[in-house]
Amino acid sequence: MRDTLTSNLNPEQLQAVTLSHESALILAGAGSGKTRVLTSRIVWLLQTAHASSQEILAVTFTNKAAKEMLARLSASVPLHHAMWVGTFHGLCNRFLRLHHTEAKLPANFQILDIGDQLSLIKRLSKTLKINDEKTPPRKIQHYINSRKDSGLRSGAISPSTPDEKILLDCYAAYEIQCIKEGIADFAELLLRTIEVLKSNYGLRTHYQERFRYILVDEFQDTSLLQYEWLKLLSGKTNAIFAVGDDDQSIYGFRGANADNLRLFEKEFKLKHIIRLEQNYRSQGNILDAANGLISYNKNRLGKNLWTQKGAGEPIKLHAAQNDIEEAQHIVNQVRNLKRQGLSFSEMALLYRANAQSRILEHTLFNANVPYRVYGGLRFFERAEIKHALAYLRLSAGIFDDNAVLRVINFPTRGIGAKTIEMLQDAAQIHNYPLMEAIRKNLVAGKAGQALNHFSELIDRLQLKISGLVLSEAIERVIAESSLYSFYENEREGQDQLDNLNELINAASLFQTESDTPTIHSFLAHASLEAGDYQTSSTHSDSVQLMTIHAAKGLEFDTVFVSGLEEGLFPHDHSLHEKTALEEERRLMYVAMTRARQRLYLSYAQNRMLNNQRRYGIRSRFLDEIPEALIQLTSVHQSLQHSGTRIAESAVFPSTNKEWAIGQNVIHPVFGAGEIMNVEGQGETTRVLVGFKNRGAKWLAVAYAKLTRI
DNA sequence: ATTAGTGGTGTTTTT
DNA sequence: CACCACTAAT
Repeated sequence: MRDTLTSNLNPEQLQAVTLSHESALILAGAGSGKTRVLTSRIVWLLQTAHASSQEILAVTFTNKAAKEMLARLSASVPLHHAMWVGTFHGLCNRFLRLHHTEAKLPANFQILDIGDQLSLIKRLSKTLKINDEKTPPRKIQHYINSRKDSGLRSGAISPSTPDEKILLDCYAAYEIQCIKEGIADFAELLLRTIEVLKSNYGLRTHYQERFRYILVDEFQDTSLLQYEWLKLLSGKTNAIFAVGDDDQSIYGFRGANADNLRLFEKEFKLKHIIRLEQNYRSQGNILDAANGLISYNKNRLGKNLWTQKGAGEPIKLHAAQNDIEEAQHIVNQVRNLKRQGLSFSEMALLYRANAQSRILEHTLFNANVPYRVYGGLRFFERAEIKHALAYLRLSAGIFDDNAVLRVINFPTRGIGAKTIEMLQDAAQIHNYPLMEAIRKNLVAGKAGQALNHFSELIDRLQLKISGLVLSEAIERVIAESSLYSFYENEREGQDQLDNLNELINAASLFQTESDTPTIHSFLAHASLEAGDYQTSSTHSDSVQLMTIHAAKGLEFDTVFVSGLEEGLFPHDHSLHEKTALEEERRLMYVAMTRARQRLYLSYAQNRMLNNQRRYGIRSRFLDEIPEALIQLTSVHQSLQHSGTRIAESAVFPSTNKEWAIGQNVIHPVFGAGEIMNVEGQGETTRVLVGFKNRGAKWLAVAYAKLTRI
């Protein structure tokens, strides 16, 4: 049994997996089998009886990683609920639900997501009469979150400027409101857990005695607070097995601190730092390119990946004239590869910012290529979903102000801004939650009647769903609240209807998978895993589109990275600070190391951004990749498969109406070629065509009989 | 008092 | 281009 577990590990991996009860740092490069080591370690601990399920705590950074770990574990060992596996936030949530009394939280406290948080802050800002020109709610939100992420309550801060005084006052009011409504934001989950552990000796000792083996994935992405949480749980004697890669630290903007790696080494007096440097993922060229790039970073622990694989294909670089051509070129390549027998799902289109997905989507759509976009608008953050969940909360007897305000006049029922304002004033005087103010008839006259209708609706809903299981309850709520019919009558409401149906699906899935399929835990689940459900464009084989941040931890045969321009990647906001620039470079490193076989890079000389055309120069990162590894996309390359290309052009009709760079053409005399440059307009358009066998020629489109293929 | 329509404004990355 | 705040129409 032990043999099958450890036989496929290389010496370093084996050493890491079979460490005795001690803290250790595993510096695991991209593609070095990090997840495998982590899961093998857990399996090894269990199978060799070093640890029982309940003594293990494994924490990951994303839900995706947690799920993957659980999936891999369940293949080798029976999964036990006593084993704590999840994200920092997820595990803190679990802790706080178990110990809500000690944490001074209501048993069913709500989790506030970014949107809810912002609207709460907006409301507070209004009542505090804060000038939102000078102090925009977003700024307040950022202030609050960054303080909380560093463990600071409002009471612990003394403002250094009058401006900060305003922010701080708002923070204090925000804290009071959260307590009053029994809600917790993301940072609160962590902060509150730490405070409870610190102040409650009994609980602290209990968990310290329990979790003898603590395993941490993506350690470089932990914040100071998360590190403190780990230290609290580990006590003096427990072993922390931390896996990380300083070169892949890309969440600095959110408080992640790769210095935790060094801190951990020092504070835990580590005997073992194990480097996993053999890469099992990428071809040599890709790896060399990534190594070359990352070597420009000064602040590194040092590590050099190597592979036994061959060099593979060179890295392809395409210089497009503009964003449209760039997208067109990428899609052309995608179709090319598909014709060579590769599946769409093994191709990923990565970009720096979500806004870049639009043009790629557009081009893919026109070319009939199935695709799937990850991230962007998260499923549970869509308005219609939030409406439905707000109704669900109210129907379940959770009357937080956010939920009330979200649906009190949606669909419209004659409750306008004025009525709401009166209601809020009345509620404030008596220090009531909004729903209670409605129930107590604090608003007189016509407005009060409208409010009564609303509260009757909620009563009705509450009655209708009692005794129903989760998914039925949601279905009922969506129907009875007339959300469904509202979107049915909307001209453009089909997407919203699909999403609502998807929500019902998500609920029934949750019902079968969770061991507490209650409304309350579903709501918590929805806040914590906002990104995991996507509206299913359930084409099984589709091109994957996502930001580089979202791609971390994933791998694909073919990776396209577009928008490699100064100002976009590296992004404007990070050009001035050296640490920020290094983080951008690590981001590029992450992007490149996602690729197994083929890596395509591209940039555009100009692109539409912020509704204006921006002229960028190629990213410095391109110059940091060893030149010999890069191949400018040449005619020869893109025409390798021109034979099949013509045959299939009927299946994939070209939608390119213009003569664009990257367009493949056929000339009756010169044969097949690719357009490399375009000049002039209309009748006078001239194109530079690179022919497969005849070199490049300028041709006037009015005379040359070019056929687009 | 509500709503629909208009014009101005601003966008990195996310548990 | 999408979201917000403000304004004019109902």
